Parts: sequence; C-alpha cells; structure tokens
Amino acid sequence: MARERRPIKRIESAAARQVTFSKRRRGLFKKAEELSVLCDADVALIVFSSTGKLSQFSSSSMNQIIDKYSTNSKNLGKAEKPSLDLNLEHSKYATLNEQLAEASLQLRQMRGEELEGLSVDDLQKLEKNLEAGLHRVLQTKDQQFLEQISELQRKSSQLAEENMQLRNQVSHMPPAGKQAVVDTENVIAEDGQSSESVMTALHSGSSQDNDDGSDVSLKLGLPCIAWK
Amino acid sequence: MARERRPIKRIESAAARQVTFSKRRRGLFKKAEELSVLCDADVALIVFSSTGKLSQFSSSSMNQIIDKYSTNSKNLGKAEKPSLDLNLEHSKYATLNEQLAEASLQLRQMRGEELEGLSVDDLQKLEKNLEAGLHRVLQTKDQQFLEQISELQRKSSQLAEENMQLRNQVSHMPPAGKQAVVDTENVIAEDGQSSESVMTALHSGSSQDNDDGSDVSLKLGLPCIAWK
DNA sequence: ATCTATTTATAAGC
DNA sequence: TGCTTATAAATAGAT
Repeated sequence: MARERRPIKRIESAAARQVTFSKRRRGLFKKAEELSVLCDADVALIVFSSTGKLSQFSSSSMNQIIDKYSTNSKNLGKAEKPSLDLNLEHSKYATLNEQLAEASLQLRQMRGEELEGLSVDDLQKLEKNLEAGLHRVLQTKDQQFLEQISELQRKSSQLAEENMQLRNQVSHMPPAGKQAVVDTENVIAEDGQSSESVMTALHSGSSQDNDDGSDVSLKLGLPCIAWK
Repeated sequence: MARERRPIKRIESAAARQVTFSKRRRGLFKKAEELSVLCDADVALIVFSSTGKLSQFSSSSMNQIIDKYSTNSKNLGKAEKPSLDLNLEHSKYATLNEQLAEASLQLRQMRGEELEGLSVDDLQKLEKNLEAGLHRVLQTKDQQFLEQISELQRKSSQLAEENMQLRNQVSHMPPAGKQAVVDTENVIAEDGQSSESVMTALHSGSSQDNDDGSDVSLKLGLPCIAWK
C-alpha cells in the first residue's frame, strides 16, 4: 500500500517487522473502532506482538464480548473462563431482561395492545411508525409480486414461442399417415392463442409444465386485490 | 476513503449501515490477517453486527488467544466463580439473548426493515399485524380526543351557566348605587344562552378561567385533521 | 455485486 | 517513534 507493494509474508528483519507492526496495528485499531461506531457493531480485538506484548480494543466490555462470543459460538462445555465476577453476570442478565421487556412492550404496542398509558403524542408517533412500516412492507410485497409476474410472463412468452413452432411443425406434417411415437402432449390447438393471452396460455400449459426445471413459486391463492 | 468522507458517527439508515458493515468488515478482517502474517502477531477479532450476527478471525485458536488474554490482562487470579451450574447460567443467558434477538428482529420488520428474506405469505401476515395495530392505535387516539372533547363540553356548559347567572345578576343591578356585600352566586339567569353555543361560550370565557381548578389538557396545537 | 472518484493507509527513507 | 511522500488499498456513493 505504498511505495511498493509488500508481499503478505512474514517480515524477516526484526526491525522492519517492528516498524510495520506499529504502523499497521494503529491502522487496524482505528478501523476496528470505526466499524463499531459507524455500524453499531460490537467489536473486540486482541493483538499479541511477536514479542508477546498485548494490545486490545473493544467497543464495549471485553469480558462481555468474549462471553457473548463463547455463548454464541456454542462451544459449550468450556471449563475455561470463570473470569467474570458474579456482579457482572447479574447486571448483564438484568440488562438483557430489561432490554427484552422493553422490546416486548414496543412490540405489543405496535400490535395495538397496552396503549392505555400513552399520550396523544405517543400515539401519533406510533401511528407514524406503523404507517411507515406498513408502507415498506407493501412496497416489498408489491416488488415480489412484480418479480413473480415478470417471471411468469417470461415463461409464457417462451411457451408461446414453443407453441408456435410446434404448430408450424404440425401444419407441415403429411396429412395422412399416423406415426406411432408422436408425443401428442406437445401438440397445440389449431386456432392458436393470441399473444395477449399469456396468462391463459400459462394456465392451460400448467399441467404439462415440464420445461426447463426452474421453479415459479407464485401461489394462486393470494388475494386478487393485491394485484390491482 | 471514497467519494466523500463519511463522518464517524452511527449510520442511521439501516440499509446503508448494513452495506457499510459488509464492506468494512471485510476490510478489517483482511487487515487483521495481514498484520498477523506480516508481523508474526497473534490476533483475535470478534465482531457482532448490530443484528447480533457473529463474525470472528483468529490467527491461531480463538480460545487459546482469549485464554492468553485473560491470563495476561488479569493476573488478579479469580478462582472464585464456583461454577454453580455454569451451563445452566449460560443456557438461561443464551435463551434470553435469543428472545431479545427475535424481538428485535420482529420490531425491525414491523418498521419495514430487513424484509429481504420474507416470503409473500410472511409479508402479508406482517401487513395484517400492522394494519390491526394501526387500527387499534387510531381507535385509542380517537377515544382520547373524544374524551377531551367531552370534558371541554362539560366545562363549557358549566361556564355558560355561570355566565348566564352573572349576566342576570348584572341586569338586575340598580343602575346607580353599588352594593358591597351581595351574594351574587345564586342569582338565576333571566335570559340564558342557547345550549348549542357552548364552544363560543368556552372561548369567550377562557380568559377568565379561574374556576374549580380541574385541569383540561387539550393541546390546541394538535392537527385539526384528526378532529374530522 | 460492480464500478470509480476520492480518501486513507502505509512502505521507504530520514 | 515521528514526519514526509509516492503509491497501493479501501471504500462511499452510484449503478
């Protein structure tokens, strides 16, 4: 990253290694902190230099993060670290409990429960939040519908084209002789379907939907109002 | 480091935060590994995203480094933790953590964030919940408005009545002489105000609102649309 | 995810 | 270590 690229290999010169260590360590810690602040992440960084010197950074309590890590990575059955004192344990537990209670209350209130204690102002904020959330949910749903529709239209076009080709093929067949091995499943109605009727084409074709194997997951039971 | 410097402050937009988190996390992990290789350092990096997801890097065994860290940072031997069911503690803790994570996710989703993984069915359930919640919130708000209106009307009537009595009293006063000790409170109105004009009565009377001391908390700044 | 304009990080040299 | 500078990387914002 500088005058010349340095290969990522162990630096043999102890002096150069030490210099690079200092510079890069500073950069690494800076980036660690920036990540924790910018993205509201919980970050713990422990570095032992080759001489054994310890440096550390943690966005919150190092012990707390390590504990969360141990729990989270479910390396259970570790007799390793009784390092946390009981008070810390308890306060963490209490904190979690509080957070959970708060989150639950918010959830219930968003569902319209336990609104008794709220002021008109609180209610209006809640209303705004709900409307915003509802709006985003509807947008996301619409987007999914549109994607499914596109996919269906693509498939329909493809089927229609196949149909056309098959029809063409049929009309060029010798009028008399019956051939034993003709796969009648793919023979198309003679009057043909217009290109506007893709949905109809799709439905009539759905019973023979053994095409390219990709899966269209439209669920036909969905409310029609949403399609308007 | 890019088109524009980004202030090192929490990124408010969840989407932008997620994008930046991904990019910077990758960079951070890369730098951590480079440091460990170039400088022969022992590095451990633990990152929990704001959504609680764990990422980790360690140049050797994570447990080994954590162990080394505990030893190194705390010579204060704490052999005290009598591991009273450490596993039980951990599982309770883990359960709480899971519940909190679940509740947080639900909250974020109700606010319209992190909808990416949801199916159309999920989205429709969410939509129903939001609509139901919104409906109840609106009902509650309306109810509070109605209560405030009733209270105001009650007060208005009362004021109107007092007003009537006072007016009556004035009209019965002898044009000239002033009487000092007459008890005017119980004099009856001769020509009262019609009962429809309570609001007018309220407004005209508000400047002399030194009545029984009960408090009407209507906030006049509230949006009028809500009153329709 | 991919593409750039910029900002940062940093390798060398002192 | 600290400073300077040329250059390699990282990355913010847009696509």
